[in-house]
Amino acid sequence: MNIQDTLSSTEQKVDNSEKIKIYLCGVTVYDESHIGHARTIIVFDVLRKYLENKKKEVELIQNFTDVDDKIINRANDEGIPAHEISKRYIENYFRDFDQLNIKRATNYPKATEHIEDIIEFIKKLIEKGIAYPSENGVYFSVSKFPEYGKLSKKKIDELKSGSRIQVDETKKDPLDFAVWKFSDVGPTWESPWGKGRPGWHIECSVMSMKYLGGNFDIHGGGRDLIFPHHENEIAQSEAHSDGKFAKIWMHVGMVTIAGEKMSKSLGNTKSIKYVLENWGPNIIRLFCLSGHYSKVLDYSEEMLKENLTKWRQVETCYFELIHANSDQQENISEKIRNISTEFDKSLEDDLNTHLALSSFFELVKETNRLAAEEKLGIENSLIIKKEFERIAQILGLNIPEMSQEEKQKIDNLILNRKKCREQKQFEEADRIRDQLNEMNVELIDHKQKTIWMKKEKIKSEK
RNA sequence: GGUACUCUGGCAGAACGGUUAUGCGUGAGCCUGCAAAGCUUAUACAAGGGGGUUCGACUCCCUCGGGUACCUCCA
Repeated sequence: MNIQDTLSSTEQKVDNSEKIKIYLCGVTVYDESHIGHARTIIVFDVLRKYLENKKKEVELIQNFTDVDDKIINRANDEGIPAHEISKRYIENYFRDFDQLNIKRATNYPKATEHIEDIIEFIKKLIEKGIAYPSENGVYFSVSKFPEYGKLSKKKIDELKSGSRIQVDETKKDPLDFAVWKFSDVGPTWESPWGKGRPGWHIECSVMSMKYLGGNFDIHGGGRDLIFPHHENEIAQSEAHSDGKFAKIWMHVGMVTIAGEKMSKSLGNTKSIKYVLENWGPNIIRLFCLSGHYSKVLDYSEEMLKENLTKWRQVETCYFELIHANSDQQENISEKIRNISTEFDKSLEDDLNTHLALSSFFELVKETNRLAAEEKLGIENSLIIKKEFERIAQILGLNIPEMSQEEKQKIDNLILNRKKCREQKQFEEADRIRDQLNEMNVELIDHKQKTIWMKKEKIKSEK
């Protein structure tokens, strides 16, 4: 499998070893997660599930930044301790992402639980003369790391001249960034240099190396993290270990809304909670996977609606498969094998989910065609269903299970309706159909039989 | 200003040096008691502008222009 690497600007082969180690920069837990966060995490979820489908063991580490000025500000606004803010939003995070059918990461380390490791890490940087304590904190000396700027393709000189940040006189160089900030208020920890809290970037260097070691396979996150976050991580980590930090840097494009980046500061976010309520997890996933992960994705209700149409086709396909009982068989196995190969090929090539989805819809269409022509036999349906389930699993699409009682009830109602129709009691037949519709059950009348599908309830429909 | 990404039909969106996917939408038809869903089929002057390389470019190069992101809050 190849992934575009931001650092080398080339496609790189994902290591073929048995175990793939991935570090994904998670969220700062100070507010509700939005669709932008969802996209990044869905992309990595698909990457992971694909690799696992290929029998790779994946170790996925995703951090929570749980100490940060934003968290502290919010805590001050609400008059409660900072850890209560982070606790609340970590809970909300799992509420949202479990619903989005994201497989839980191997571990979700938190900055506040790794203060000792962070201090040790900083100690070594100071010993090596790469970091230095100053009046307001401990700083990383950018000039000591000649390769600084290699990820974001920035020249140190240009950064200096273009620098619009306030110059902190206590720093040796305006580009130097804090690895430890002195503070007396908010959550603080003792350190050899003074009371305070870690800088933002240091936690990812420390935790990724702690859990994955040096030179792990993929380090990822949103595009907006390239600079300064990932640039600084590389500097700290490689200065610390003298070895290569991550093999591949994978960055997911921004979600925009009306052409503008979705972000808290612009106040144009759509929270996952809100979108889930209105569209449900499957449509969100289809939407987030509808373009290449590296490109910008523009959020709009129209696009979600388009994906609703697609999702209904997927549901139809699934229910046709489980109700298949025709005698006629068309030889389908080669076609399905080709679809399967194409699907994998698309993902192998820099996780091209859009092309992969095209293959999936080919399978859906083929199934629905056979069903429409009353040619979907049990044997074929089993072949197709196996592939359908494999693909759905990788993409994280999920058709909710139903209870036996509910199925029984539906079957009985359909039987009654059939009798009514045979006796041309259409009013009664339509009443039963309406009753089923209220249960989100839609009937599909074929020539020989009627099948049903249980549709996911989508609030925004109609 | 610097850097990166980007500009494909009404919309979304891929691949590819020669045939320009796919989906949505739209039209027609099939099926139906009527619907719905589905299927079949049709539909599109498609490549920001201008140069160049080439027998041939949407695909490579140059140039001009538009958009977005980042340039110490950010997924």
